[in-house]
Amino acid sequence: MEFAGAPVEGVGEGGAAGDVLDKIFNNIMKSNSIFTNRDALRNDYIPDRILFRDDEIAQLGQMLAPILRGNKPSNIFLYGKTGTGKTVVAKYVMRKLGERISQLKLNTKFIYVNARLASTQYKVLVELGSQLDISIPFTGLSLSEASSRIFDKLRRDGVNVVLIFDEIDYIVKNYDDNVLYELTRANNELLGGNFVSIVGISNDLKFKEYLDPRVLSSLSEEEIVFPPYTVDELEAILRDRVKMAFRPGVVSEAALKLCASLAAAEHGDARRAVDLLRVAGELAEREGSEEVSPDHVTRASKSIERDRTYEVVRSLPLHAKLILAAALSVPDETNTGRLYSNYALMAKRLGIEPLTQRRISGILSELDVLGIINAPVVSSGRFGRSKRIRLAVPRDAVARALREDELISSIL
DNA sequence: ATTCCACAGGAACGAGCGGGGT
DNA sequence: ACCCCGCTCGTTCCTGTGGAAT
Repeated sequence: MEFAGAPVEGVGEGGAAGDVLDKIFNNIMKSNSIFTNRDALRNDYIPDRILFRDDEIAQLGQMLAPILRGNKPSNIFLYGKTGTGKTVVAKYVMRKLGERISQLKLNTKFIYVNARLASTQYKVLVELGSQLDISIPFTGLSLSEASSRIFDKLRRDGVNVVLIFDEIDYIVKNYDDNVLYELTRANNELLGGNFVSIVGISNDLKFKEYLDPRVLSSLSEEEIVFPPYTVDELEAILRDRVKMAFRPGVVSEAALKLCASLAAAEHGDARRAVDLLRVAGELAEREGSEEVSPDHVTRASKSIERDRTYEVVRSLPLHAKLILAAALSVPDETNTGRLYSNYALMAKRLGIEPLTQRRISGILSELDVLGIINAPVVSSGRFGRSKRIRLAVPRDAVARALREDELISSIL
């Protein structure tokens, strides 16, 4: 995993395998590793000091402060594109507030749930339950049974809850807002004097449209919008992290600037900037280089994309892979109809019954969301409307992942 | 101004899985 | 033992539609 796709210097130059290993191990063991604290670059790292988000932190703190007096705070919504600091700010405030709460011995709990990981209504309840020490089997119960177990326990113990609901748009888009409705309703009907407050976090502003108006009005009593970081801000953030993570002087100014500008091009995504820095650092270290150069950053950028593509494609279900195999066999772009007949042919050649075109159309939309293909709907007037389909990632990375599948590799 | 292609994408439904509570 | 549950992945049937051609 660590070494996926990264050729090790010196392999295949006639040296014994032992030499290669020695070199790798020596690089790792060298006391003067270029890193001093690699964890500061992990994407779940929460620094003690968060730059350029003072206002947001203050606002959120203000909104949640009533907790300290045992009052119910408003439900809050945090909006902003990926990598604009929503999650860090929420977790940071949660940590600080948590310290006060335990000092004051209040019976209030913070719960953090990520809807991308708990991606169904039921899984959300299971996750909620597990953080509250309520056992809910991972399948079998009805939704109402599961939620009443939770609310019963909360009422019995007199616990207040602040639920931080990250990437909340995931459940709402795929299901409906039942769970949210239940949770917002909880205060009025299900809990005596206790409260459940929700801090919802979403990358997608349009997601409001999916919400039932009743849920929307009670869920979004307060809002904080997170603007994207500018290049200058990204640079400052990176400089801060570099100080924590690397030995002084290891990361060149040019490399840092390149990380910032690459991430700024992606709507000011700080997480991407930090990822880039980390992978570039690992690349440099693996090569025994004393410096992280712009070249390392460029290569890191490519390797991140390739690795991601490879992982995503590899874990796709069979028919999605077949579609990609069909897509690989055309040089540039196709549309749904042509790709479908191509796919159906390949499937039959493998002795697999092809799925319907309706289903394939759906899978194409899913692949579009995953970023593996680009599939906008275009109209060719008299010649109908269809998706214009082209690969959005390097062909060789797709091909490499597909060849891993025994069935599919037999037809290239 | 109409027509009409080649689909898009919603809705309803069902099989199959991995499990409940009583 | 019984009938229950949520969820995924698929089908069938369906109505809707941008814009070149007429």
